[in-house]
Amino acid sequence: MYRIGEFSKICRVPVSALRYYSDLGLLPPESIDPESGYRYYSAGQLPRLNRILALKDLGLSLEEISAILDEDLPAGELRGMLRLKRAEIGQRVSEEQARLARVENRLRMIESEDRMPDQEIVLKELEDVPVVSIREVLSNPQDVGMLIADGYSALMPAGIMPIGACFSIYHDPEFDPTALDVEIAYPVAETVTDVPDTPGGRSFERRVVRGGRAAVTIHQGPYDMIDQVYTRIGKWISDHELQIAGEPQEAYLTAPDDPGGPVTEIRFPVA
Amino acid sequence: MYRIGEFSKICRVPVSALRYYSDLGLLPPESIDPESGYRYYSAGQLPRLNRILALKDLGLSLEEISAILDEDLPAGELRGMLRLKRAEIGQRVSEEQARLARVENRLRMIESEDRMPDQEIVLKELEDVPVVSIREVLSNPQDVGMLIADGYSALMPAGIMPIGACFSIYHDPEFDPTALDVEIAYPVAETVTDVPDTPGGRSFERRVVRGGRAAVTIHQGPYDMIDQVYTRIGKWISDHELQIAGEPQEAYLTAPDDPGGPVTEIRFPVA
DNA sequence: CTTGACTCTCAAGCTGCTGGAGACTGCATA
DNA sequence: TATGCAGTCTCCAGCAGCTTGAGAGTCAAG
Repeated sequence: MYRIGEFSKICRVPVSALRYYSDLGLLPPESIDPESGYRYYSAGQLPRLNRILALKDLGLSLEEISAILDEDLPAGELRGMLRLKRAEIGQRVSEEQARLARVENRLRMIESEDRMPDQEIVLKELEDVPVVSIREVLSNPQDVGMLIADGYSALMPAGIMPIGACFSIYHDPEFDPTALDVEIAYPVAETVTDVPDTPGGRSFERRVVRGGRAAVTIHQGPYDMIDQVYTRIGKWISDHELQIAGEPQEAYLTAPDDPGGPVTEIRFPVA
Repeated sequence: MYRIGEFSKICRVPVSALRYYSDLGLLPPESIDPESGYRYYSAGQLPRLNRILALKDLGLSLEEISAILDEDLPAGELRGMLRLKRAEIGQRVSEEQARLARVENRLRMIESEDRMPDQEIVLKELEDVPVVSIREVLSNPQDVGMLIADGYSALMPAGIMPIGACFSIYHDPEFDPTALDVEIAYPVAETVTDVPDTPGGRSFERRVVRGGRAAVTIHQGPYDMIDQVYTRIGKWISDHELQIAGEPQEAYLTAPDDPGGPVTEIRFPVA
């Protein structure tokens, strides 16, 4: 019979861990002196301990290990557990590989530019958004602002309050400033159905903008620099081995008179 | 100015996380109503939040991110940090890949045998062990027990108390039962220097057995089945794409009269 | 009998949140 | 004006697998 310290040396498992396993009932000592409370272990417990370590190495939790060792699980259930683990670990591997790629990317950027970028691009999961929207082909990109205002001035008097920032969707595969096919979308409650026409005579469509994975970034400042953002985001997407999977959106997050200047979120659905 | 819930919707970060970042000082709200305690955020804070998310995606801790964002770290230090991260993640990737391989291995084993093995083999890190040892070529493997006893009966009267279980080292590249080159090692304190000869006239050597990574397993039961353990451990090592990197050791963990029967630990240095 | 190494039992800490309890606040409706 | 009710606030606990530390008791040797 060994005291916990000697046993710890033999099995090369820290004393604190042995005590923890003992508390969990995962590896109870062979005997405990009722007077001193000293734990006594025997060499015969080493196989069990090794089984614990091996299963832990497979990524199983101590609780799962407990179940396996003490409840004498049927082989089928064990197989199921391991298959689950396999999937889980496979997932983690690819996540970590992606993370590694991101870090290396960032390192290259730092080496070449000697600093971090000002705007960051991040992957986010977008939800489906019920909206009312107007779509039009504009001959002048500057008219987008007017179109937005038009929409608001039709919705407000009709008692329809957008429940989130309005955003535009650019339907052109290529950006064409002389014929800009743009849709302005106002998020609304699902209950909204009847929508008036705009003062300009345009009619709203009621639809749901589908969500999903998107590369997202924030542009802060004057609007005319925004094409640089598109360039950067395009590069980012190809760098990360993703593909554009939908039309880009721009969400206008500030009121027109915001003292901090305009803030725009650019979203690129990807897959 | 947005309340926390609206801001949370915009940036798609849970309210609880925003509150946490606020408490850490990582993303303090633009203002806090002193009466109600309500946090108010502005769209201008989104770039900072995105930076936080992007850095978190690289695997940096919130504390590190804090330092990067607020202390305006020089690019050099940043590079260092990222290189460290890269190494760390690379390590994790290969660990997880190894784990995946282990799980798949185990799954194959279960499919073919329909149960878990009785003895587990685990990788452990051995420490350097100062020992006194005797080495001899035996014509009969059975004589190992005698050799061990011989050693003890020379050490004890000399006042030298081994501080751990004695173990044997098998120096044969191939197991040859008619000429077994075996060394019996008794772990001793570093202060021990002078060692007597054995009753049989053999002389001890004072040396340090080098540690390192080893595949380790426990054999419980009669000694004559031990060759199976060697077979299994050899297969395990090649299965795990490791290589034998030293002579195998056997540690005798029970006293000869232990009621639980003998327990032996078999160790194979690997790399 | 003392010393020093070991052991015991609690409790807290790590990381990045999440979830819940109990109390307020703010806006909209009856 | 009262009343909801959704949103917000501040704690506090929990996760997983230990590790660390405090304060107290135990064991073997000198």
